[in-house]
Amino acid sequence: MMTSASDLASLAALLADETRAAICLALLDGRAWTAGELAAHTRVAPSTATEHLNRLVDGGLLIERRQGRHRYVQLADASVAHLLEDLSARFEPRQDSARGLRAVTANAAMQRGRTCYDHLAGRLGVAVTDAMTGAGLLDQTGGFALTGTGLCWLTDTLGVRPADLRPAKRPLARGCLDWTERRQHLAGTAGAKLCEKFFDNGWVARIGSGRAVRLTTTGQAALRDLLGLSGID
Amino acid sequence: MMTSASDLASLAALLADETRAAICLALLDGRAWTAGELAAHTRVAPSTATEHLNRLVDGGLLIERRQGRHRYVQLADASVAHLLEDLSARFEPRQDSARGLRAVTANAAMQRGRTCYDHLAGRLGVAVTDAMTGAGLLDQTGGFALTGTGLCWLTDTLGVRPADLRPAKRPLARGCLDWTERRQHLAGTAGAKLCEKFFDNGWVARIGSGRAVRLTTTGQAALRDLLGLSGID
DNA sequence: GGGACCCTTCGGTACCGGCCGAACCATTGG
DNA sequence: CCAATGGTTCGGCCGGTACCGAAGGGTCCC
Repeated sequence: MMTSASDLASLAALLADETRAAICLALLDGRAWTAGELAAHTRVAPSTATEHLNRLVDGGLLIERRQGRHRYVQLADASVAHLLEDLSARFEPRQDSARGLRAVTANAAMQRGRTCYDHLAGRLGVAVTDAMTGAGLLDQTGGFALTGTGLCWLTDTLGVRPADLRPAKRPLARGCLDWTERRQHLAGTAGAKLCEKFFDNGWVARIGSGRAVRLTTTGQAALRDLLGLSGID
Repeated sequence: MMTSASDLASLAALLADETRAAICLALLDGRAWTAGELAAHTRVAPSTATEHLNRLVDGGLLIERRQGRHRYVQLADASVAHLLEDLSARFEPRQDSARGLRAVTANAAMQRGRTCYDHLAGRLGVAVTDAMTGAGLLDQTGGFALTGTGLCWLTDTLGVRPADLRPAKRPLARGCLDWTERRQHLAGTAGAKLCEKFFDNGWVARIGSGRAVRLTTTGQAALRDLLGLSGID
C-alpha cells in the first residue's frame, strides 16, 4: 500500500546525476539518439555514457533498440516525458544565454514552434491551444478537457481515427506547461494525434534535425480556415 | 530557455536518498511534522534528520515553521505533493505487507478513506469522484474538468466561496491516481475545497492521528442526498 | 535556577558512484 | 581479411555525502 521510500529514492537517483539528467532532457525531443551522440552531447567518455544508459534503461525510463552496431535509446513512454516536464516546470525560465548568431536564431525558432515529446509547443502550440479553447473545442475553465465538439472536430475535421481517442491509461487531454510561454498547451493523446496530423498534412515541418518546427504556408491557410488563426509566423 | 541539466539533477538529488524520500512521503499526509518525529520515523539520529531537513527546505520542497523548541516542516505546496504522487505512480502497487492485527486494520482504514495531501482519496475519494461524474458535475471523457453545473454545485450546494475557485496557478480540477484503487480521484483546488467542506460539515473525520478518515453517519446521509451515493462504509 | 527536552553544529568515518583509459567485442565497408 | 567505427567491460581513482556521537545552544516546565 505505501510506496516504499527506497523505490522513490532509486527512481530519483536516476535523474540525480547531471549527465543522466542531460541525457533525459535531450531525449525530450521524442526522437531516438545513439549512445555516441549522447556521449558527445554530454561530453563524457563513451564508456561513461554506456553506464548511464544501462542504468536509465534498467530503471525503465528509457527503452533501447539495437540496430547493427548502434544502440538507439529513447524515452520509454509519454509518462516519462510528462514526469520530466513536471520536474522541469519547477525552475525559473532560464535567461536566454544564447551567444552568437547561430544560437540566437536557433533559439528564436524554438520559441516560435517546437515539439514537446510528441505534441506541439512554443508560440505555435499555445496559439493552437488558445484558438481551440476560443472555438469551444477545449475547456480550460474547470481543468483541461476536450469538449464533445472538440472530440468530433478531431475525428471529423482532422481525420483522427476515433479508436485512437479512446480513453486509455494516458489521459486524452492534458495541459503541459510551456517553458517559453509560461502558458499551458495541449498535451495527452489528443495533443499527440493533433501534432501527428499537422505533420501528415504538411502544415508543419521540422527545421533541420532539432525539435524546432515551422508552420508551412499550407499550414497557415489551414489554421486560418479551421480555427480563425492568423498572424502566426 | 533550456532547463539546465544541473537544475534537474539537483532537484532529483533531493529525493534520491532513501531517508529524504521517506520524509517526503510521510509529509504527503499534508500535516506538519516535527524534526524529531521524522527522525524517529526514518530511524536516523536527530542530527542526521536536521541535515536532511535543511537540504529539503533549501531546495524548496519543504517549508518550516519554528515554534518554541520545535521545528515543524511540511510540503511547500500542492505542486510538491503532486510531484511526489506522480513519481510514486510509476511503481507497482505494493503487496500489502502488513503484519499483525493493528497494522492490518490500519491498512484497511487507509484503503477505505484517507487524505491525499489536501483532498480525499481511497475508496471514499474515488466513490465521490465517480458519483460526481455520474451526476454531470465532472467530465472525465475528454480529460479531467469540472462542468459548469459542477462549479455551481460546489458554490451553491457545498458553499465554497466562488473566489476560492478562481482559476489560478494551480488547476481547478485534476485527476490524481489513487494507489490503492488504481483509479483517478478529484484533486486540484476543487478537490481541496471539497475536502475542506467535508471536514467542516462533519461528514468525514480523522481516525486517530494518521491520514485515514472515516465517513460519519451525517456524512453518509449527506452523500446519499446530494450524490445518490450509498453503501459506502 | 535547575533540569528535561528538542534541535543544531561539528568533527570523523565509511561507502557509494561517476569518471576515465585501455583493452576488447561486434558490425560495417573496403 | 583488414581497418575503421561504435559500443562495452574492467580496474582504479577520486570526490561527495549519509551517517553517527559528542558537545552546545534554545526553550519550556517545575
